[in-house]
Amino acid sequence: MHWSDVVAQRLSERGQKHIVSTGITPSGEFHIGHLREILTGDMIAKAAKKAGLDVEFVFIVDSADPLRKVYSFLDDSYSTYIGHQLKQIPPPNAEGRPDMERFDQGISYADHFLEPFRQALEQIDVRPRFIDNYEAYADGNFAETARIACNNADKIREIIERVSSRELSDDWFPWNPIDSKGSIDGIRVTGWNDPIVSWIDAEGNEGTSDVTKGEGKLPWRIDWPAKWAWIGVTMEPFGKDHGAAGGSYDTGKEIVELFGKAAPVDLTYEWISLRGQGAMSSSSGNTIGPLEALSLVPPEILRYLVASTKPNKAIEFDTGMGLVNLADEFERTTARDFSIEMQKEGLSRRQTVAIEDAKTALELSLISPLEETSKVTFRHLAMLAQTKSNDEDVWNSLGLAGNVAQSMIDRLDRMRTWIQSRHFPDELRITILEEPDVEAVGRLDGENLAILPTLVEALEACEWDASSIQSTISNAAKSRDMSPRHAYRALYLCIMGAERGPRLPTILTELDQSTIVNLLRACLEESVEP
RNA sequence: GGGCCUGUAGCUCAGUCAGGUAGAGCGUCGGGCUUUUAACCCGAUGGUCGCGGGUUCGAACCCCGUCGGGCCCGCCA
Repeated sequence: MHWSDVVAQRLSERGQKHIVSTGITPSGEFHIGHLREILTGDMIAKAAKKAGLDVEFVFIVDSADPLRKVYSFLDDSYSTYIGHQLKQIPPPNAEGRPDMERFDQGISYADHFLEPFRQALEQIDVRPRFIDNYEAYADGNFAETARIACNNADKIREIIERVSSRELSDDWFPWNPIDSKGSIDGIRVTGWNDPIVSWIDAEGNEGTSDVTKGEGKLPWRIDWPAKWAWIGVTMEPFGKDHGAAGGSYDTGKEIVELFGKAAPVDLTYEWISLRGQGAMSSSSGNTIGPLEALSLVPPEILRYLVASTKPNKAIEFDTGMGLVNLADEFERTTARDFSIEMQKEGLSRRQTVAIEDAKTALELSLISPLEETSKVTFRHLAMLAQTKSNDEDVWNSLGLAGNVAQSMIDRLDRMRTWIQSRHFPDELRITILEEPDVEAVGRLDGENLAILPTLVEALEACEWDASSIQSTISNAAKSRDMSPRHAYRALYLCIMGAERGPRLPTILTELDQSTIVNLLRACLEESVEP
């Protein structure tokens, strides 16, 4: 059974109506690691729907969280905003400075980072109900839970200290009020008179905060279960940081009972890291953003990456050959006929499960109907995109002329972007030698050497277009009673230094005829001199 | 100190939750495709399942131990 179906089954054991929730703090650039959180939730919601459950998928934007520190991409002037809620501070401009102009237009720091992520979500066909946490506080959605928390401060303190074996300071209180300057840092609660918290801030100013009106926020370990309670969350996937023993899920599932609710079904997922570069980190700039990833690969591939990997498995995102292999695996999967595979006799349980999982992973990945996708592999398209500068030539080669689906046009655009990017693997890059590669020439065998002089002469004389070059090569081989592949091997070794390569004639037409002939001549000379 | 994940073919991994003759893709090698030669088709190659014990008729799988890799436990989501 696919992992999403396993979760759906757990949900159906609990009841008919469900809310699957995900959430992210917009404190900086979103990256593909965040995509795992929301795709995991999306896929569980889809599986629950398939199982006949009444399910809603929500995405909470934690815009009530404070700015923790001046991140590396921010200007030092942001230090005045530390402790201020992300919805209440200006977005950074290109230099990382506060952009007051946009802030005046109503765009906050949180909005600034959320917007590109929203666009990416649309592209990958994830359409949750968005909940802005800051607004939820302002609208009074946390009123009840906040009052319960404050009235049960001792119980909550006991839970957190026991479960997380952490000691809370004497003046700890389950509410972070906002001080006279808009910060929730360095402020101390001095009294509680339901529903009013009194406080004194770092500069000695005193004031009060109404917990039912969002004049502050609940600390994270209470904020989370409070969200479960007011939204009615019954399932939530979360990163392994929350899942550790004594972590916020462990304390949350006890705290939520004070609110009269049960903890949601949990699922801990592993991180996505970048191959060879370790964990993704916004501060070090070591990230791939969702939009950047989507500029390289179709959304289906990103969905497939998450769908085909069990959540507890760490993913190493590889923008080079790994991406090619992933994409080609996806293409092969789309071509499979699962119903025929399942009818095969003598399947072990293991094989049956593998087929079912592949089928489900594919279903969860597809955005448009299968008919619209093409069978062309990434490798093949990479070759075509490099050898044909004109899109029409690519469609002709694929036999799609005059009837090109939008998804194919997108794929070619992405491929061209990828080829020009730093991510494109050398292994797929087509290189033409400028002078003979001595080592490669040394690998020419007797038949290669025999055909080479004939080839050089024929190519020098032939018309320089794809079909002429092709027949010239074939005829040269036939004239000496040998298979064309000997001729091709000779050419690949001389022109590219490899025994095989992409289809030659089309590449040669993009190159200068005399340059190629001269290169071949030079190889010929190299080969006769021992 | 507490906890989680992980170790299976050259590479990426599935298989571990319900023990039953070790799997897939890629790679490599060979053949075919006698003009789509990084495509496609066929075949082959390839693993003491990290290590040591235990349970069992039978263990990659369950139990104990051990070694290696990654990670989480600061009001930080």
